[in-house]
Amino acid sequence: MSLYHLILGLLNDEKLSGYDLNKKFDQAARHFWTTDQSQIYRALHKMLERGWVDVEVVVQDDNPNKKVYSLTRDGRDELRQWVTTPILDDTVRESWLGQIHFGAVAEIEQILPLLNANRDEIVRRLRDLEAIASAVPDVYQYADHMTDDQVLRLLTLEYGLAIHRTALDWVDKAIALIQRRVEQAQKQSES
Amino acid sequence: MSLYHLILGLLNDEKLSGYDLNKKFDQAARHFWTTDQSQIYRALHKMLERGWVDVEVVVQDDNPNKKVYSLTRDGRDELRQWVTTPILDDTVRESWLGQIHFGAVAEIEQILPLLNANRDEIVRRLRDLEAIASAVPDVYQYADHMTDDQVLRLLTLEYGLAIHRTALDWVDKAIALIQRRVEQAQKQSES
DNA sequence: CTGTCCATGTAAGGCGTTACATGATTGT
DNA sequence: ACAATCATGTAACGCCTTACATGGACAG
Repeated sequence: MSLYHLILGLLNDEKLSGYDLNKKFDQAARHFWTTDQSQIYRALHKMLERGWVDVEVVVQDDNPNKKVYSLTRDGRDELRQWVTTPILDDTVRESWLGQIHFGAVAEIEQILPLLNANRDEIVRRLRDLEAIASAVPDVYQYADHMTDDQVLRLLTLEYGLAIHRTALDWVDKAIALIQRRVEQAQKQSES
Repeated sequence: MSLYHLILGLLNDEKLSGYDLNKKFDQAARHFWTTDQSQIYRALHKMLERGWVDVEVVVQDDNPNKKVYSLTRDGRDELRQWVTTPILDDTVRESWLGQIHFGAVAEIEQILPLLNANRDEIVRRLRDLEAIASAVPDVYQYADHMTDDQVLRLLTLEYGLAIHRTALDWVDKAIALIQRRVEQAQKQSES
């Protein structure tokens, strides 16, 4: 299970509550993992059982008390083991591609909204990644002045950037191609 | 649920048994969806209940009898509806990227096997896609001589090709960068 | 005679999503 | 007044994976 290990990864940087972890996933890990509150809470309970984390209740005056989790030695060992074990996962789940693949069951012009919705989503994600990237140095140029940790994290960011730029390029070409076909079909039906 | 609709898509091309569908997914749909036998059988039962498909038992002499499924009118309507409804899915699940992100908890040279395993997987998938692409005309050049169905299916293939070429490019750069760091660290420890 | 192909399924258990529940504090 | 933020969780339901069960035909 990857969620458990990604939580271990985040807890290795700093102690966090379930609530904090949920935000961290949204901020620092959203280019490789998405999850939600209820899943995180249940995962933390199980990780406690397994002895991967410790809890500490922090009493607060202004806000509800919180349970702050930190790694145990076992948790750190488990994390180290996980990051060095290649994951052989060949599952693919891109249903929107399936929609396009079978798109001809509908009228071709009805595929354009689909492609456009997808383009919007790609652009949104790309903008997010570019916002992060604009605040940090270029890993390919300045890696020599960085720690291993910085280099690895920036590389995952570069992956996201490269993939989304390629996806944007593809969707633009696809939209242009389909639009041209729709227009040609209209001209033919007019003449 | 996308699996149901992808099954509808495959059944729209031709009548198939559960066994056949399993093979089809592996052959014709593996660049956008992966699944397995038991899931397909259960999906077909539910799709029968919903009236999206019909069954017909085909008695065979040499082999076990098979149940051949075909689309009903409702099934075709459902499929048509599905392909034109944009799926807003922002879930991301790339645990191998997470491993690299947190890779510095281990020694940097232990990340290389991870990157190499990933490179192998990307190359394997790219070879598969290229094998299919080599047998068909270039969609960007010859779209005018193709049906809508052909164009859409080839576009999904082009997407896979573009993404995997970008991924390969990235992983090669990442391996080169990490390898350089490992070598520099060794030189420093020698001197 | 061992393994693969044909062909159908069930069972168990874990993962993931959505909705619900509570309740104080702070900002508009 | 209303919504958002802080903070923890439970319940229900469905999806997905893995393993198991059956049994004939055919190839090496």
